Amino acid sequence: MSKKNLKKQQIIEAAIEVFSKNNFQNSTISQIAQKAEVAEGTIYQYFKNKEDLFFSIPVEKTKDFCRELELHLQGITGTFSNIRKFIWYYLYFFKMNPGYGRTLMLEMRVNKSFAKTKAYDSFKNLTDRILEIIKEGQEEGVIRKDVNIFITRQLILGILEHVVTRWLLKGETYDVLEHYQDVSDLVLHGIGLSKGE
Amino acid sequence: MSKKNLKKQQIIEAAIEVFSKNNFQNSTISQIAQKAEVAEGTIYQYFKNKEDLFFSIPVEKTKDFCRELELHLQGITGTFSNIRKFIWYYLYFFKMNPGYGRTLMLEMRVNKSFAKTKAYDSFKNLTDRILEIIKEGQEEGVIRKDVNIFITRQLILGILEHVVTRWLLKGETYDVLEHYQDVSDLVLHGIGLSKGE
DNA sequence: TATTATAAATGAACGTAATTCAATTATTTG
DNA sequence: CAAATAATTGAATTACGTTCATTTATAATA
Repeated sequence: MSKKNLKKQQIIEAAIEVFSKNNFQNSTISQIAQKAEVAEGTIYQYFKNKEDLFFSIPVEKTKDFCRELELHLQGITGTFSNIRKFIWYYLYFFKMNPGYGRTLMLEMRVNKSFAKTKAYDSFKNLTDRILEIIKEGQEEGVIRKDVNIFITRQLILGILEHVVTRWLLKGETYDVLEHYQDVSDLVLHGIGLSKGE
Repeated sequence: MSKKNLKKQQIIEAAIEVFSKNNFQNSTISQIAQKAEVAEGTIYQYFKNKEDLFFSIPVEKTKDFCRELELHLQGITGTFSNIRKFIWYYLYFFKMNPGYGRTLMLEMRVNKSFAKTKAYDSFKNLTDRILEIIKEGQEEGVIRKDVNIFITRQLILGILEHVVTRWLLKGETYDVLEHYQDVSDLVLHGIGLSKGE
């Protein structure tokens, strides 16, 4: 890594620490500068402003998220198994990275600027991937032809976001993976009486 | 209304206008004071701080939300019809109150302090109501006995929050009620092949 | 290596906005 | 009507993001 990028990385490391302890509002540039052992002005050489620095944080982590998901999906056949694995992995990743979760779920995801960030581009891979799985399922005939695949994706992402957000707001006091089976079952079969998988 | 509460109401009215035009961060006390025609210091007589004022805003609106939902559910029999109506009404309310939506969905719902507010207490009525509907459905036998009713609630609230949040982030450029049928169908039947309702 | 040119880093200074508080004005009470 | 109490005010304080003139480090050149 070049010398310039090294210092940039130094600042990001410090920002991660500060931003995931407090939130955006309560984190200060001077705290970050101190932790990174640079002057406050230096930060503005590398980032347009506080928000720009904030949005630079989850880029790498989100790439990891997608890369490792791909690995976990390898060798799994069958649409339902893939969806189950997707749900499991999604919850697992946040369980292992609660700081990332707090920043992404409680602050970035609800910010209008987020859609324009690099982290969002990475995150889009994730949502594209689940759409692909749904599409394949429909072609294979295990998913009804008359369901809207985009709404299906929203169902899956919706419950996952809700479950993770709730867990974070409750201070991560229980295991977010606890109900992964129930979540999968509901998504796959709905709440009505079913003839089984 | 007492004279004291009148002035408090005056401040809240002004705050609603200012906070739903800009967001929390970009709204200033001085803007609100000007609109309410009081001095900045007066605001601190009625509210602990900016956040406290912010959280006082959605209390009344949320009460309306619950009250009107109850009205819409009147005279509907059958669990599935009730769930459909709940979903329709939820989307409808945000369609009619986008300013409230932006404040509640994008700012309050992801704030740890929200759970301690009066608005949250009102909102809880809403989530209690859907749980009740689900419970009744299970007792009547139209909902599978083996589904977790709490996770079922999370499924419904999850997709609704996701749909509304997406719509708000996209600048309310389409009709959020557009896919209400698809959403209901998916929640009720899941994505797997089904023998029909 | 010495000199110059360019880039990076600094932190004091500035502007903005939340919050406080001593002084002022309005209202109630005896 | 005077004294006591409560409400209102806005200037002062404080805190923080951002800028910029100056200094320090690095690279280029001869």
